[in-house]
Amino acid sequence: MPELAEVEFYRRQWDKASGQKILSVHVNGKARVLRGTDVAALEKTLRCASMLGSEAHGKQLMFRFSNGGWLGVHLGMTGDLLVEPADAPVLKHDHLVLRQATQSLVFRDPRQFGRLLFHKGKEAPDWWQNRAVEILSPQFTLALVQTFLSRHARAPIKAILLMQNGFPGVGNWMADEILWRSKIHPNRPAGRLRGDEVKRLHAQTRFVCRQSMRIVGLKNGDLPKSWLFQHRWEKGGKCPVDGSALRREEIGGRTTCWCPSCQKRR
DNA sequence: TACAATGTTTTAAG
DNA sequence: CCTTAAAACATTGT
Repeated sequence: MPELAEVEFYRRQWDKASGQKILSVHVNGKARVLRGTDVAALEKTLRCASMLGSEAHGKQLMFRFSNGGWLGVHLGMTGDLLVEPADAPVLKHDHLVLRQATQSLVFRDPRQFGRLLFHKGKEAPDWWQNRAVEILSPQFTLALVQTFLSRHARAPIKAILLMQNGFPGVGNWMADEILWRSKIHPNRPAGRLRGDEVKRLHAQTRFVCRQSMRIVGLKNGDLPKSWLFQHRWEKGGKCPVDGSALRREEIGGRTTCWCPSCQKRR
């Protein structure tokens, strides 16, 4: 599920627990999502700690706890952060459950492409430093995008939009939405885009992020029918702009949807 | 059945 | 060392 806006929505779910104490921790240390993390330290530090707050950066989430606990969460393809009743049973794919007086915070991920990281200390851990420029920050400039595209000049633009160090938070559907709005064919080499096309790409990247954060990120609302998102998986889906039959093909390793008349191959 | 799924990470090749 | 492409990862649903 989770791209930029959904990640923010999930952050808010768990952030409801901000300021509340954790009474006990249930963690499945053998779960793949915990590979490479110090599960014992996680368990020991979070028990009886309070959540201080949280942040999202692209698809990365970070929850801060008293006692110097830093919990990193990546939702992968099927990850989910839920607030369940205090006595909710631990289900098959619940890899971490934080019990509180009135609720349980659950990290669930059937496919386990997600990941949990843990760090204890006063300073932010490596994985929460030196992060990419966020798309909605003022530093995400046209020049920054141009530089990034020229560094990956031969790869298809669709693949470039999926790179988290250039476009943090953008995933498969957002990349398609951005290209469709920019009227750029997903298979165009990034370095061959004209100046006006890069300009549109930059503007539409920000537009898609801003709007989806407003609509999906705040209350998990539905995007308008005028978005490609609402048609990309429909059988016989049509372009919301001109009614052309949408095309689907694997580009940059992911199924890609585009409008062949709005997004020309040149 | 076989394939595909809102994502990284690893491996290999150029 | 850098870029790019493909396979791998694990589970579920169509």
